[in-house]
Amino acid sequence: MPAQRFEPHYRRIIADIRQRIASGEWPPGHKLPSTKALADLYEVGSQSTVRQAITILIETGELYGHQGLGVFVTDRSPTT
Amino acid sequence: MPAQRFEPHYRRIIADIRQRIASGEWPPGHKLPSTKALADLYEVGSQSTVRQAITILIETGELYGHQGLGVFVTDRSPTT
DNA sequence: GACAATTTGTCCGTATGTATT
DNA sequence: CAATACATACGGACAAATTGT
Repeated sequence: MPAQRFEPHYRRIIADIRQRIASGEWPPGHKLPSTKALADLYEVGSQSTVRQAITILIETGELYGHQGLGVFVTDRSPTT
Repeated sequence: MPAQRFEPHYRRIIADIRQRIASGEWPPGHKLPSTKALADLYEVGSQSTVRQAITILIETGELYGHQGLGVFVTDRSPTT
């Protein structure tokens, strides 16, 4: 039996962002902190790690990004 | 009118893998070529780029990876 | 228009760890 | 132990888009 794997940083960032969205702290349309600020917030040494989390959340449609502007929470109806 | 954006490499890799799965070329359970071989196949200079595509496809559940073994096409449950 | 600052977007290279054979 | 291959993290280099001066 393998021991419980630790969540990698990027997955924990994904989970945290999802929770902030779900809790309403970051409502639809909210602009997330900059990649640099998020790297600081999550205490990861590189923006690349944050980027990976954001790229996945953009891919799944939960966030969307605009170059030069920021990354935002997708505006979607809470149909679920 | 902005010109048509070029797809970044990782998105084209995602699209290609999805198409191979959809076409049946890579059926459920099929083992994908190694990351290194895929980097060669798609002519990207680094395995990191391939990895990003694969990570996203794993995150979306279309692929799954086993360390030391390979990356495989997800076996869809025929529940629907 | 030009320029700089900020921020997102992509790609590359490397290092290290983990799992299988 | 060694070879192979996946998994994660980091850091740097540019490009592209926006905003402000």
